[in-house]
Order: sequence, then C-alpha cells, then structure tokens
Amino acid sequence: MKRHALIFGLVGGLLIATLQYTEYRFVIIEHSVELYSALVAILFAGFGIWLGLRITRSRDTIRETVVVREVPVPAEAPALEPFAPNTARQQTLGITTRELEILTLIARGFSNREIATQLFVSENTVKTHCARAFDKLGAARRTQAVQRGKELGLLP
Amino acid sequence: MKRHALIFGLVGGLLIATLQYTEYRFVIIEHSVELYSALVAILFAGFGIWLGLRITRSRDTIRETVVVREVPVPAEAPALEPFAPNTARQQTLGITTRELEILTLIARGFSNREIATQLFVSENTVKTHCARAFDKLGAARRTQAVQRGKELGLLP
DNA sequence: TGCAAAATCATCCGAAAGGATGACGACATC
DNA sequence: GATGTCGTCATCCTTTCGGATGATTTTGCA
Repeated sequence: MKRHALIFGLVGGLLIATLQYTEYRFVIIEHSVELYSALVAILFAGFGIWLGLRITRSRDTIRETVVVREVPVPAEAPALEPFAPNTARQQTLGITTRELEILTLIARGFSNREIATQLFVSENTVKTHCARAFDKLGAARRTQAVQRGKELGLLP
Repeated sequence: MKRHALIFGLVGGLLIATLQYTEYRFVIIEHSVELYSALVAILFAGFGIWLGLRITRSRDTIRETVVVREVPVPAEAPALEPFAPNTARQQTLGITTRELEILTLIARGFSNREIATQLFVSENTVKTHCARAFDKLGAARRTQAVQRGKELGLLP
C-alpha cells in the first residue's frame, strides 16, 4: 500500500511539472487555468476513486467470510428466500468468489465486455475467469455453464 | 450509483467556479497556477478516495455472504409442477412453437449445431429461428434470451 | 517473510454466434 | 387465386466466445 502513496506522489509531481512546462510553451491559450484545473481535477478524481476501490478491496474479502447465519427453513413461502448459494459445492469444485460473481452476470445475459465494464476489469480478465469457471463446471458454452450452475445450486 | 456521479459533477463544477472566482480576487500571488493545480489535485484525490470508499461500502452490504445453513425441513415437494408455459405471453410476443422449442434447447446449454442435429434441420435454420426469437424477446445474446424467457414465464 | 492461491492482463487463433437479406415450399384463410 | 404465416435453407459478413499459454501483481496464510 505504501507503493500506492509513492506512485500517487510521483504522478502528482509529474503532472504538475508537465502543466508548468506546457504553460511556458503555450501561454497563448486564454482560459488555460480553468482547463488545467479541470484536467487535473478529473485525473486526480479518477485516480482517487481507483485508490479508494483498491484500498477497500482487502476489507471486502475479510468481511465476507464472517457472517454465518443459521436459518431454519420455514416450510412455506418458497419464493421469498434470498437464495443461498451452495458454498459447499462451490468449495469442492474449487470455484472462486470472482468466478461465481462472473457466472451470475453471465446468467443475467451480459456479454463479456459488459461484465468487464461493470467490474472495472479488462475483457481479457473476464474471459480468463470464464474459461476457468467453465472448466470447473465441465461446460463448453456459457449457456451450459449457467445451466450447470443452476443445477448445482450455485446460481439462483 | 448515479447519484454519486451527479454529486461528483456538481462538486467539480462548483470547485472550479470557486477557483476561478478567487483568482479574480487575489491575482497577486505569483505561482498561483501551480498552487491551484496542487490544491485541486489534492482535493479531488481526496474526494475520489472518499467516493471510492462510499461506493464499495454499498457493495459491502451485498458482499456479506450470508451462509445459510439449511436446516432441512421437508415440508412439501415443490418440484411437482410440470411447468405451464405462458402461452398468452407467447401469443402476444408472436413467438412460434418452433422458436420456443429452440429457446428451451438453448436454455439447456446446447449449441446451434447440437440443436440442429436434435431437430433434424440445418444449422442455418436454427440460426434463423434464433434471430427471430431474439428479436421478439429484445435480446442480443442467447444468454439474455434465456433470462428474458424465464422472466416472462416462457421457460422453466 | 516467503510461498501458494487468486486476480489481473495480454496475445493468437479458431469456433461459435449473430445480423442482414433473399428465397422457396407447405398450409391456412379470405 | 391472392395473401399471410411458418418452417426451411442459404450466403456474406461482423462480432463474440472460447482455448491455450504466459506473465505480473495482490492477497492470504503458514
């Protein structure tokens, strides 16, 4: 995480230096200050968001494993259950959290590109997760993977 | 999530406006550009981090894996319904029998070629049916078509 | 601290899927 | 007999998927 701060500082200094330099080059532009401000703002806001996401990601995984709630099945109201993913089967199949996450998005009909956008990762990454999940499910197509996932209680 | 973006934009514009205004007030400062850049950078970086945190926090609540330990209460046999396809909706959408037939096979994870073999028709025919069904369902992909079909009660 | 698992990204290539369009025969209906 | 629907098949072209493989970075845990 220290590396993040370091990169942060470096990029910041570099950007400001660049700005300064370019201003000496092209002083002609009228409202350059506002433009620069906006540019810097956007860049650093994006960077900040990215950093924030990165920071909290480690928190996520920790928080995930804790909650174990015992719920007796109440013999009625079959449609109200929030769907309990079969974690046991997921474990035995070796399907990771990320893979299951992508599987559910596939089941909802999203393309790899759309999934990549939603999860803030590259399409290649999505494809990799797909391939591994398909392999573990013994599926050759995404439709088949969805079908298998539902059979195994991994997907709602 | 959209609210975040909106707030983001508003704050951004406000900040830039403020900067511009203040510059007209205190033009005396020498290296104001760099200072402003740095200020904006820091502010927006902070804001971005805050936003990132906020975003993931909402995600966290979803992320809490509620490990439901199912206490088996064999109340009823819910799987006895043979599934009645919603013919009314099928009618209104103009989906033909053949198209629905192929949709169910898609939902089971078969490829176009496999479907063609099972139905004793050519792969091109299957693709035509697919295209028409997708159009009627407003789907762009077969996974999406399956999802829509289940939503509409056309598929089990 | 160091290792193993997980997540990320990339490239190349072939297969599958999808869009657009045209055509033809069977059948029912008007 | 004209019209319309349905099922069938085709071609051309683009996009999307999937497989194989290698690499780097995080992260979790011993």
